[in-house]
Amino acid sequence: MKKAATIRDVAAHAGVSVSVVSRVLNDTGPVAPTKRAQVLAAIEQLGYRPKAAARQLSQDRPDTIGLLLADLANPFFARLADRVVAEARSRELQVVLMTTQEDPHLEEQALRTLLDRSVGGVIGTPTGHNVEHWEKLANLEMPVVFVDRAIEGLDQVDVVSIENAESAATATGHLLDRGHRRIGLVPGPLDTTTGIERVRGYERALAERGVVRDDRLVRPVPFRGESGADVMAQMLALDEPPTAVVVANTAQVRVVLRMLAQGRVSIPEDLSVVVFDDNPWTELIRPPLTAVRQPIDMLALHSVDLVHARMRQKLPPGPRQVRVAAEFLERSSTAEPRTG
Amino acid sequence: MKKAATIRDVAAHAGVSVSVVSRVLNDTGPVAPTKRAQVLAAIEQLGYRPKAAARQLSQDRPDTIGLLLADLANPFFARLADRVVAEARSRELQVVLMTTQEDPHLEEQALRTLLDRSVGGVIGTPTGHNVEHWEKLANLEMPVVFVDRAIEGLDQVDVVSIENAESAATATGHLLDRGHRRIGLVPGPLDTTTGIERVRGYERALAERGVVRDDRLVRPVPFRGESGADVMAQMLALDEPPTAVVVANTAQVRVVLRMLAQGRVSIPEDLSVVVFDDNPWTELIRPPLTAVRQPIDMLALHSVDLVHARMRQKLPPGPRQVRVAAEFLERSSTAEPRTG
DNA sequence: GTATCATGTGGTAACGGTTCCAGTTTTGTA
DNA sequence: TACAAAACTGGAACCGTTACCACATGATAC
Repeated sequence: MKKAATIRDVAAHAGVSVSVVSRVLNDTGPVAPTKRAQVLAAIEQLGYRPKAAARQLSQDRPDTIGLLLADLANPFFARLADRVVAEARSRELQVVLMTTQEDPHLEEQALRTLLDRSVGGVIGTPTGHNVEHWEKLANLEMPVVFVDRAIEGLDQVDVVSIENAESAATATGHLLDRGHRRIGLVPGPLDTTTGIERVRGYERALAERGVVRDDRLVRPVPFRGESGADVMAQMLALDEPPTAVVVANTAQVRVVLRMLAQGRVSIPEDLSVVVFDDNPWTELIRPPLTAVRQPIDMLALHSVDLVHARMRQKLPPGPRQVRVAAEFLERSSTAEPRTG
Repeated sequence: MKKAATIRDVAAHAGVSVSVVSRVLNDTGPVAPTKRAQVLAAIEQLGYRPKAAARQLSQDRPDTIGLLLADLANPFFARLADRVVAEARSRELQVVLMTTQEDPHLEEQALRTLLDRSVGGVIGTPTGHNVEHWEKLANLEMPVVFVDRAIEGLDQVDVVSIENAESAATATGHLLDRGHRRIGLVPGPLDTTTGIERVRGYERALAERGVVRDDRLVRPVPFRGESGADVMAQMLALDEPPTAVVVANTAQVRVVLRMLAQGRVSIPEDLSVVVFDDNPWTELIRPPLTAVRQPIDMLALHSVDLVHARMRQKLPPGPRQVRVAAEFLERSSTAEPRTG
C-alpha cells in the first residue's frame, strides 16, 4: 500500500501549522476563513483522509462499536445485524462484527478481542454464560447493551428487548381462547431472561383461565443445536399429546418446523403452531404461520441509541431497560383443536 | 472507562525495558527465559492487553478486514457473513461490517470509510457501480476480493464466485430434458458478471438442444427491489407463457416466490421453478424447491484466504479468479410441462 | 590473549493524529 | 488613542506501540 498523505503534508501544502488543519478537521477552535479555504483545498488536492487509528490513539473517543451476535445464519440475528449496521451508520459509528455461535468459549474470546480493540461499546446477545467477563467489561465502564436477551442477575447493563411475558401470554391466550387445553411450550434456556419471561407469560395465561400447567409440556432447549426437534417429538409421543404448541425459542423455530414437516404433522389440523419471530419466509410456508413479530428495527434503534448515548456520556449512570411491544400476527397455523 | 495498563506499566512492574516486553509480546528477538517469565507474570497480574490502535499506528499491518455486503436481510449474504466472520476469526482477523443495501451512494460512502480505517483488505459484493472507487482502492494496493459477483471490466481484483455459467446451463438443461421449451430466466443486472454469466449458461443450454431463445423470456432485474415480481407477472401474461422459470438472481428469489404464491400459480403443475441459492427455509416450503446450492462456506473460505494472503504479501501480483462448483439439487418444484 | 560472535538488553525515534499553551494578531470599547 | 478582550496561530508534548540501533555481556575460535 502506498503511503497516504498525513496531516503534516496537508499543513505544509497549505502553508499552515498542523494545529490549524486539525482544527478545521474537527471544527474545534477558531480558524481564519482564508486559511480554512487553503486547508480545505490542500485536503482535496492531496486526497487526504485522517487515519482512524492515529486519531483514536490520541484521546478521542472511539467511533467503533462491537456487535456480538449469536448466529448470523439465523434470519432474526441477520436482520438485527442489518438494522444495527444501518443505525450505526447514521450516527457515524463503525461496527465490528463477531459471532458466538452460542458457544461460551467463542464468546469469551470475542469479549477479550473487543477489549483489545478498545471499542467504545458493545451490543450483544449473551449466551448466558461468561457472566464474569461481561461484568468485567461493564466495570471497566465500557457501555454494554444486551439486545433480545439478557442474563438474569447481571443488572448493571442496559437491556433492549421485547415484552416477552406479554407476548407469550398473548400467544398462549390465543390458543386457549380457541379451546386448546394442552399447550406445549418450547422456550429458550432458563438462564436467559428471554426463556424465563416467556415461561412466565405462558403460565400467567394458563392461570388466568384456570388451566393447570403440565411440566411435561414446558421444554426449554438451548438456543443452539437440534434439541428442539427432540423435545417436540417427545411431546407428541405423550399419552395426551398437546393440541397446540408455542415455539418461543427464536433460534429453534426452524428446527421444530422441520421436525413437524418430516413427521407429517398436519398444521393446524393435528397441531396448532405459534412461533416467535416472523420473517420473510414465514409467509411462503404452507400454511402461513401465526407468529409473534419482533420489531427488529426498534430493537436495533434503541440498542444503538443507548450505546451511542453512553459513549457520549449523555445518560445518567443507572442501567436502562427498554422494552418494545411485539405484534401478534394471526395467520393460518392455528385453529380449534380437533374434537374427539 | 478507566485507563488500562500500558506496556510501560508492564515493563516497570517486571523491572525490564519496554523493548523486552514488546519482544515477548510479538516473539521478535531474543529474551532471557527468566525475564520472559517475569514479563508474562506482570502481564497476567496487570491484566494487560496491547492496544490495537497503537499497535496499528506503528507500522504493523492492520488485522482488520472490511466486509461490504449488499444486504444482511438476505439469507444468502447473512450466511456468507457468518462464514466470513468465522474464517476471519481462525486467522485472527477482525471484521468490520458494512452494507450497501444495493445503493451505489451508500457503497461509495462505505468505501471511503474503509479507506479511513485503513483496513488491511476488503471483501465485497459490488453493486456494479462505483467502478472508479473500487479501482482507487485496488490502486492503493489494498487487497480487494469480490465475492459472488464482480464488475465486468474491473479485472485487477481477485474474484471468488461459483461457476455461474455451468450452473445456469445445468438448471436450464434439467428443464429442457424434462420437455420444457419455453423457459423464463430472471438473472441479475447485466453490469455484473453474475448476470452475464448466468445468461450465457442459459443460452448455451438452449443452443445445445437447438431451442431458439425468446428475448421476452430473459428479464434481468436489479438485485434490489420488487421488480422480480413484475417481470414474472409479465412473463406469465404472454400469449405463450413459459412453462418453467429459472430464478437466477439470488436476491430476488424471495420476491418472485411470493408473487407466484399470491398469484395462485401451482408449482410444478402450472410452472416448474428452479432457484439459485438454497437455504434452510427452502425445504420448509411446499413444494420443496429444486435449487442451485451455492457452497457458501467455500466462498467464504477462499475470500478470506485471498485477502489474508494478499495482506501478508504471500501471493504473486496478478489477480486471482477462484470458481467453486455449485450443487444442483432436484426437489419437487420441477416436473414435465403440462401437455396441451 | 585477542578477535569474533551470538545473545540479551535498553534507549529512542518514529507512527499520525489531538490538545494544551503561550504567543501574536485583530477587534471592540471607553 | 489606549488597552483589554477576543480571535487566531504554531510549537511541542502526548497517546501506546514497534523497530532500529548501540551497547553490554559471556562463549567460542584461533
